[in-house]
Amino acid sequence: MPELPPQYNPKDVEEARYQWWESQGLFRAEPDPSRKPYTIVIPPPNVTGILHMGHALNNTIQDILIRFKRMQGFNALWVPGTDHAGIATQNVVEKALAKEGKRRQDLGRDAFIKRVWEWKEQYGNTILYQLKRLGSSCDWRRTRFTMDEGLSEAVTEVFVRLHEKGLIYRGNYIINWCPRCQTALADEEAPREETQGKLYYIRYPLEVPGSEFRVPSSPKTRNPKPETRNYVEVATTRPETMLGDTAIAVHPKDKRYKGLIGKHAILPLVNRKLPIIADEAVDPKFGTGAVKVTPAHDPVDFQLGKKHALEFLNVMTDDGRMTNVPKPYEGLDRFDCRSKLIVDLEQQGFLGPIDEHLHNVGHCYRCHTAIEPRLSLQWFVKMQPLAQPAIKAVKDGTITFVPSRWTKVYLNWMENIQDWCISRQIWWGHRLPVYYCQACAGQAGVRSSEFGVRSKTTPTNYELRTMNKWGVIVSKTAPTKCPACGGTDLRQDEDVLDTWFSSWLWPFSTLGWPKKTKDLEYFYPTSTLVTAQEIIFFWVARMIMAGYVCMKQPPFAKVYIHGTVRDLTGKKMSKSLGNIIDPLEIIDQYGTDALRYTLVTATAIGQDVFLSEERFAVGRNFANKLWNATRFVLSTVASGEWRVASAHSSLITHHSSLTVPDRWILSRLQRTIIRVTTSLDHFLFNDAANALYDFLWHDVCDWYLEIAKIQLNQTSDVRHQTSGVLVHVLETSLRLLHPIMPFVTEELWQHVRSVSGFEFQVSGSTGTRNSKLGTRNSIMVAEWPKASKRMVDDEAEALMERLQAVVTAIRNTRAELNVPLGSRPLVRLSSAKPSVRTFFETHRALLQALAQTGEVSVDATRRREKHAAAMVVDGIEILMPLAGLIDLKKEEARLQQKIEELNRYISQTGVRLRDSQFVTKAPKDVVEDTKARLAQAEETHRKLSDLLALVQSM
RNA sequence: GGGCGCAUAGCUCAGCCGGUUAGAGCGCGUGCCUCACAUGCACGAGGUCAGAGGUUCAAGUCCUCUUGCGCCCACCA
Repeated sequence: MPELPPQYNPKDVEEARYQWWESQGLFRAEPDPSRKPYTIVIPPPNVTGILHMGHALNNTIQDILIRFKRMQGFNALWVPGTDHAGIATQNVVEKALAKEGKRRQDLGRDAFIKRVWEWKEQYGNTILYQLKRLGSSCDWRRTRFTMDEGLSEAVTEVFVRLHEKGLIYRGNYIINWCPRCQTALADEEAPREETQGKLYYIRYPLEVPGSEFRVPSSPKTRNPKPETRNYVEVATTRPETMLGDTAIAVHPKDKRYKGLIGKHAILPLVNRKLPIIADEAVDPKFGTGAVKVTPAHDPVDFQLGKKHALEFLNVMTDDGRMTNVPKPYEGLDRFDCRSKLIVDLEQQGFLGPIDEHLHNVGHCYRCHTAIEPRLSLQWFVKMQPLAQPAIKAVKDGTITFVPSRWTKVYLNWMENIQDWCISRQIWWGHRLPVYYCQACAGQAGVRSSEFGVRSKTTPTNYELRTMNKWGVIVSKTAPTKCPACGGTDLRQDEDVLDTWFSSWLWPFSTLGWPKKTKDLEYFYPTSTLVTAQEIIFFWVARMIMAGYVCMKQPPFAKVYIHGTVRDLTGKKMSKSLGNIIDPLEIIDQYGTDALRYTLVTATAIGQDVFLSEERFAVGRNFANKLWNATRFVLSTVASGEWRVASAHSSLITHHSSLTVPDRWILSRLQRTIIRVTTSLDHFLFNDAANALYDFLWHDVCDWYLEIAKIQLNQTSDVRHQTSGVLVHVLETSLRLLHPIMPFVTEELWQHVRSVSGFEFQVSGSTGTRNSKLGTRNSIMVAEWPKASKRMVDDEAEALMERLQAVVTAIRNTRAELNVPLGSRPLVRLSSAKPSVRTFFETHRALLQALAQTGEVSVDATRRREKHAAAMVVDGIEILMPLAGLIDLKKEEARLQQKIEELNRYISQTGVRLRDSQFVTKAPKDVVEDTKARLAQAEETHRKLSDLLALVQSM
């Protein structure tokens, strides 16, 4: 092995190490009944995805778990893959097409799909390569894609099964429609955003039987007296929907409108008669207490429409233009129509006041366009029956959320679950396995014919049987003729399925389902799901439901929900906000291990992660520190001079012959092993990382390495033992740190191994494992450290604490009195306790070296000696005669000068603070700040005075 | 309108079952290129643990309320 350079350069290590791991087959897992499986399926990133910090955090956590479990001897499998991400991917390809001046319709469906596949082949694996740079130890041979043949088969299978169970239906419902993407969206895909809008008051004249309606007499008066009122005023945020109004509703108990119920109003500009109905759903306190009812364009109105058998009038096209409306508005964009309507209403005296109105409007989660609630014929999954076992599983603890607070969120959603709209009017995705027989009936036929049609009939769910009668065929394979009439003119439904309809099957579809595979049998149910809170509903809940439907078993036992990555101002990191920190740039600059370490320390269990770029330097520095500690340790174990083989066991058997610092660091190591193991068991990743940082940096490097330098100059027995302890502590620590910082630990471990001649244990080293892996030479498969109770040593820890306290006290005095580095002050320790005296007598050399002192004397009682710095630590008196070591006159003068400066400052500031002008006129924080500074100055003054007295007494 | 989370050092955050003197990193001050590391070493300054009440021998930690910030869900047009 070549010598290690004085600085760790991740670039020299990472790529080569990763390739080596992969070439050694270390990421692979195969069913093996002799071992327990530990399985994670990756939350499949979108094929369009590029790695962001959220991915980095998510995958770092998964990799830590996988590496940890693998070292513990589990047969650890991490299944990777990507999601076809219907709308997102289609958008990307459409954008590329747009650059060529084409639309997808110009290509036609088949050519367009071909184009998407080409795009996928070219760019779709980008994110997977990026995951490799994170060090992810996935079994890449098993990479899956939600549009793979096998996974598509799973999708069809589950659609048909659910259909057979009567859980899939087609129906007219109000859905979220994105006029830009021109597709239906599930509720979760249309998050609401607070939007500043306007509330328009519009006056609908009352119908007077037998005569023309009257124009309102006092349109500009806000509250005309009831007796003069000849119209009903309604409020709306979307005036354009008035063209689809088919009623006006009021609360049945609302006295203001009592007389109007059952009468009619006239729709302004259109002159359609609207019945005035009464319904509890109307809130008398909002607006005017009267509401226009547009059953085809609003979810509440839709319910009213069904209940009161109103007309359903669709007045918008797929791309958000007006249709089936009077001429001046026909074909207008919905927002242009809104403007025109306002002008026209105003001119004709129908417009009341306009208020500013803050409300929540749904937006397309892909393109951010305001969604349009719209009546539409779509496919749905009945969710309530599916939810039952999924609710039970979480309630009875079969599946647990970490942190547990998400349980409530999950249950709350599941218990109020709505049916899932699964059809999407896009081209990229799994086409519905639904075929229509043209001969049987046209009713259930082509979607576009549904729109803009005035229908007197209340929409109903097309029940399964009815659908079949109408020639709707649901089939895994394309039928050649209609089972009902034998007709051969069959057309497959144009729609594709929601992206999540394939990803909800991910935990078992990736393992081979619907085929009964060995993988499925062995690795399912998976162990842990690691994901973000945003997709609890989209994905986690649905996977649980799918698990029970398809496998009769939960998909996983534990769900770890990590936080959201935010910037320092608390904003979510997103491209549009421009506050992204690119993980790949961080890797280039600081290294993968630094990225992983910092991400993990930043995330307390399930808490959001606030990041700034500087934090990654901490991780880099830690890797470098470890690198240099290893360089030092290896330099002490000169190759060939001696072998510290089987040091593990010899350290235990010879424990009593070790020095106190040896016993101390070994004891600290045991505690670290315990803490890291339990922390990882409980998803306390930051705790594990911090424990290792503290131990390695502060215990090992700051103290033990310095002590080792002294011990290595002592007898050959001590030298031998010290080397053994150093190698043991380092090698064990590397293994503990490996899941978090895989690259640097592997690199160093290889060096430690080759130089020291250690034969390290490999986990599950009972033969089968080794022959399967064909290797036993990677830290990846080294055994996870086990704590030895015999090495936990309270006595040594207490003694070392005392030694450290004394050393620190001496260093403190040296620093405060500016004792030059070369000066070696005498130290007189005194303690009444014989055991303490014995300890310091035997560790004199350590004290001298660590605190840079001269002679150390240990007495039972304090010596009478002048000119001494004195302090008491832990019952031990420490005297340091400093005469001759520092220039007393110079020091005295320096102190006196500083004290005078402080005197001036204190008196001036004191006067200033007593000045009422200052106190009343200066800003409050300035006054507070001045007070604080004064207090600080006084404190320093006291200290310097004490020092001066000390110096003067010498 | 429901639900959840967070308020601890100048900044970003730890602090698990309530238990001695509340920690870390960054930043700041002082002194050091000491033969593993200046991506470093030593020492130091800096905290009424948001506010109020309660439980307890004991509260940063548990309970209640208040204030401020953030997030999720929800059909007030």
